[in-house]
Amino acid sequence: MSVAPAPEPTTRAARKERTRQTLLDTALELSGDRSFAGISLREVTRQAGIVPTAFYRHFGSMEELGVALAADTMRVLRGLLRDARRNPGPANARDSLAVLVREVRAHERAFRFLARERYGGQPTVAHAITTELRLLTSELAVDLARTPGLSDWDVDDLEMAADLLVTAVLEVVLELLAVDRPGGAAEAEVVARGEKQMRLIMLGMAAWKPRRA
Amino acid sequence: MSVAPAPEPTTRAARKERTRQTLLDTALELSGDRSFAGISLREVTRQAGIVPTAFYRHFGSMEELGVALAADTMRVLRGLLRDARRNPGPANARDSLAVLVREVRAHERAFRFLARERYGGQPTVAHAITTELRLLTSELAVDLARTPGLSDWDVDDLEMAADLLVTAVLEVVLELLAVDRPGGAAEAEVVARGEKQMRLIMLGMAAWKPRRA
DNA sequence: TGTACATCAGTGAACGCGCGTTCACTGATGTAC
DNA sequence: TGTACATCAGTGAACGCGCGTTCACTGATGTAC
Repeated sequence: MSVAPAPEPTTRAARKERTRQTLLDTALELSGDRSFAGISLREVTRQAGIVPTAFYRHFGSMEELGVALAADTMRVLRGLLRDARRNPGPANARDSLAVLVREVRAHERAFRFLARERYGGQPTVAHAITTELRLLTSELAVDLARTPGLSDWDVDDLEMAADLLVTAVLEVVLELLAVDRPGGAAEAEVVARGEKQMRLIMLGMAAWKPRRA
Repeated sequence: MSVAPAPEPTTRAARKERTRQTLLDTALELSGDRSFAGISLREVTRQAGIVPTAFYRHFGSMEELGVALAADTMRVLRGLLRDARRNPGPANARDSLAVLVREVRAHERAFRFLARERYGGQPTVAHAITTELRLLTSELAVDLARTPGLSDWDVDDLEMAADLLVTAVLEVVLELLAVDRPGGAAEAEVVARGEKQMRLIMLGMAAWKPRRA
């Protein structure tokens, strides 16, 4: 009974913002099966329920919408990382991967967009994503520096290890997106392999000699 | 004087094959700045110097050409791996990465195509690439099984380690492609980091306990 | 070797379609007095 | 509060363009005799 009916925004500005969000959501949804470059302006507006010409009230071009979408989805990713850092962190590979799977499933469209456009997208979009990922790696390196066993590592080695971890985790994410049936056997296999890879990297880090001989 | 002038093929079949190759080459070249989905049939034929309708003498659709291109570029990749396997193998991370850099530079367009279409491409193309990569990982796992220290690993663990190695190497390749000036400082940095990552993974493998406790 | 016919890679005109973008417009919302 | 005017998100017709695909064709190459 008390399921709130979509509250109709009252002011003109609020309605405009709602339409803008609808355009972004629609574009993200349509990116599910194709690359962003394969989506037409008319298609987005059709799906969003406005006339093609009204598009220009919100974005100057599809490319502009693409950049906005990259920024939006990266904000999601950064939010996840911030949460992971705030909480004590499971420290256990199995638990952190379980968290990862949940987050990937909750933001599947966003992750899919990032995977697609990271290499295949328009240069501006791809560049935005690459820059954000580099930042993410640096932040992980800072976290690693605080870890007890790694206090005497130099900065380059910390970056190197962080980069490898991010690469490996990203690969797991991409494989999760390729799994047909979430929660099925294929997913469990991907997670199990990812878990082992994390452990293998940790073992390597434990054996690493921080300073050259 | 003796620079061989392009030898005009004599038979009809040979000329047809040459045109087919021109279409593939042209499509690969045009994929340099855009995703494959962004290339039109008319554009390819225009650049290749034939009339649009003649395209259908060689491929049923652009998608069919895309799949053929994926197979072609993967053949290149498999060739590299086969060579690497035939030769004794440097066993040394630094030397194998030097080889990798040389090969990536020699087949830059092919690697770029694979990177773009692996996630961003038409499902058929992306699927072909994924399948080939999985095959490549399996072959590496077989090679690893023959390595002295790893003889008592079980199959799953070998696959897991091979997968991690392939992922890490692929990441280095992608970063090499993103480097603006080949041979410059940025490239050296990417290679140095990749080299360390290889060593880290090897250390992890050396410390790995093949059978559960 | 010469001739008559078959094959088929490439041609060129034509089509209908969805595209991005322009333009003048409408009518509800917002603002000034 | 009421009125007169300004703003502006969204409308709808129209445009020129490149697209994929069809079709009947041409003329060099290939083949059978």
